[in-house]
Amino acid sequence: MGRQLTIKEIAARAGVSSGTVDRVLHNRGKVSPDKEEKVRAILDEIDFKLNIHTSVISIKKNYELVICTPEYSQGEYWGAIDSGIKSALDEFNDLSIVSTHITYDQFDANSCHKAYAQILKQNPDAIILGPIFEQETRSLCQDLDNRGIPYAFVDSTIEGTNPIASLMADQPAGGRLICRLLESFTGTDNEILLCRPKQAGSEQSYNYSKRLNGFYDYVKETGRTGKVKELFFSMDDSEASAQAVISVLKQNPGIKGVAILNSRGYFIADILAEHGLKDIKVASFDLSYNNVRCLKNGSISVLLSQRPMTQGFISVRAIIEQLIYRKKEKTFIKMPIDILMKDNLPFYKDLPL
Amino acid sequence: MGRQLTIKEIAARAGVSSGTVDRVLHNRGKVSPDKEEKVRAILDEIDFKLNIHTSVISIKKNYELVICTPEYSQGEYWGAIDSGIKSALDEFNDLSIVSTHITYDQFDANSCHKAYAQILKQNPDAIILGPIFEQETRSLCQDLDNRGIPYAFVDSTIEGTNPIASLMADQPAGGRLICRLLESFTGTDNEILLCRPKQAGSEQSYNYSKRLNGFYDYVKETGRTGKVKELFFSMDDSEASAQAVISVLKQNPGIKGVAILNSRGYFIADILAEHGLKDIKVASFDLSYNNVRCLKNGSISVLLSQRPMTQGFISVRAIIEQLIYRKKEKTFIKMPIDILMKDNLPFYKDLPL
DNA sequence: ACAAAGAGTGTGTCCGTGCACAAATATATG
DNA sequence: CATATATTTGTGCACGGACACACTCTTTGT
Repeated sequence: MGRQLTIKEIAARAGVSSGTVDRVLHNRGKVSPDKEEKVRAILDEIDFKLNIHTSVISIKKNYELVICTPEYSQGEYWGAIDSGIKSALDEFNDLSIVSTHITYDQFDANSCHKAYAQILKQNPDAIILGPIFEQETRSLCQDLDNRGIPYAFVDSTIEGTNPIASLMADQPAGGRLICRLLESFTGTDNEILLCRPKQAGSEQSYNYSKRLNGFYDYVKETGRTGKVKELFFSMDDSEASAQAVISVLKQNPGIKGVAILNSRGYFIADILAEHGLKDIKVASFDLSYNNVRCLKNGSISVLLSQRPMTQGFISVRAIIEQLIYRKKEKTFIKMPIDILMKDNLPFYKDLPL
Repeated sequence: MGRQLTIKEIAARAGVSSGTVDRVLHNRGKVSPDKEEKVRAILDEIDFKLNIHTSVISIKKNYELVICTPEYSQGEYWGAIDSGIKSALDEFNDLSIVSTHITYDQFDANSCHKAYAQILKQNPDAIILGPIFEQETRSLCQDLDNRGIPYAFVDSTIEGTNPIASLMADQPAGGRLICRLLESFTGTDNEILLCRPKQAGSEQSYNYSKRLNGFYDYVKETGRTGKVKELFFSMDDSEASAQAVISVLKQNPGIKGVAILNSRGYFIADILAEHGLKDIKVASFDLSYNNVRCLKNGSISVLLSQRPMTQGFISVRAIIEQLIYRKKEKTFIKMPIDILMKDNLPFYKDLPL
């Protein structure tokens, strides 16, 4: 290993003062080309890294961080992301980062538009985005790029943008996996029912459609003999949905498994439980409060989770590394997709670390 | 939030000097009872935490850390734990911690004894233990307790010791889970074959026996109709083992699933693959190189993993928190048991964070 | 009674970086 | 050429905690 050179030592080697090295390091300008080159040469040669700890204690600036995600209730997906963010901010609390949380309605593009306008007005030092609307987000990112404000994505990423970090699960893989699981549970010959939510936003969501692709890719590739039947349901009218589900199942006794490719599995599971259909396996996404309840009582067999808390945590860390430690590498991580069943559920606190 | 108070501010409030606060914080003694109480009162009131960064800068001591685990080859369980440890040490490299790795033969109590003697001789500041032998470890821990040297367990914990941290998976839950998975895959009526290794150490290992308990607990509780058949195999004689496995399966065509409760699933999976028994589901533990190969080629259906890398990482962090930041809380974490299938495998880098 | 030892307390320096400000040098202007 | 104005460069203090050391006040031993 060997100790790192300090800024002063580098300054000595380059025949300049520590202030000049500092200016080069932080691109503050006001350095003559020849001296800058000398310093850069040494920096490259020794692969200099700032001492994180000393940097932190001497930084005077207050950083403003804006987090912008869809609205959420307690115990839901976005809430978990948020608590990961909070926990990271807590860990880095010596840094005097002020964070603001702006939320928007994930079913209303206009509310997203407003939220983004608010961000631009606030002009923060960095932003964590949970994006739903492609157009709006792309446009926002354009502005941010122009202003040189770094931003990170959680949950999903919008193409044609330049985030400094992106934390998301591979959604097609999730779709494939849920199909593989249900098939494993029910046998390759039996039918699977795919319950698709009618609600406006969910179906158009980028994540949902990717999962759907993955699901059907798996079906195609494996050439499974059992068919996949689709049923659209609306959460607004539980009565009608319940009737629809039950009638499909009665008419198709070959259906042994049900997939719900978003976090609404509990809605279907409750219907099945109410009608005593215990042998039908239900698989869905996310450890929301209701889904967990159903997994515990057995009405859901398996849940897939994409480590929302870890996503939040890492996004903050990436921002800080970029902002404070001037790290250049970007953080693009495909989160693991965790498979949750009754027995391993209790241990998934989704540790931020 | 609001900023943390500094030591000097606390000193001012308590009407003492910063030195006195420092002595209280680090239990260095030489503080009169009345002043100590005053300081402690304030500390409790404001939930004081040391500023990590400043601490790191000003600490002069060199810490010696010993890691003691069973020997391992590349790409195996203990290797993953070790790389988690390395990655944590890397992250805290400003702390000048010198680490030594001592290994022992997990099938030879005497080699473990020697390793432990070596530890005591080296008299380090902290130890991370991957324990296999109960007696030896308990005795070591006794000595360490007497000397006041903190130690942390990874992989499993020995009863009757006082570690400052313990990172392990809930083994019974793992046993239950593997049984539930196989049952889900093969149906509750079909038989399951439990392949048990004959090798001396494995069977006695604490983890193994706990998994076995969990496995049979699940069988009992669910009252599954399909039987569980046991077969002992030896890795030393592949020919004989292969013959034994195949003959059992021929004689019991009702067997649709095979469980191996340690990391040797690939051994059985390879035998099945060689004999074209593709429809039998194999489930095992750990993301060792060979198991991953089998999961990819389909000869293993599912693997359970206990985040070895994370275990290693957190153990170091816990030690550092104890040693440097004088944190008092102990870190007892039951690691999540990850379920790995072909589709989610690629994303399990087992990020240390 | 006086020295020595010990307990309790405060002071000051160091760590490496950030940043404001002073100093030095270069360039422009009349 | 002198002076004003940029531009570049150097200097010094602050950040917050660790720890060595010095200082004061008691206690103990002779």
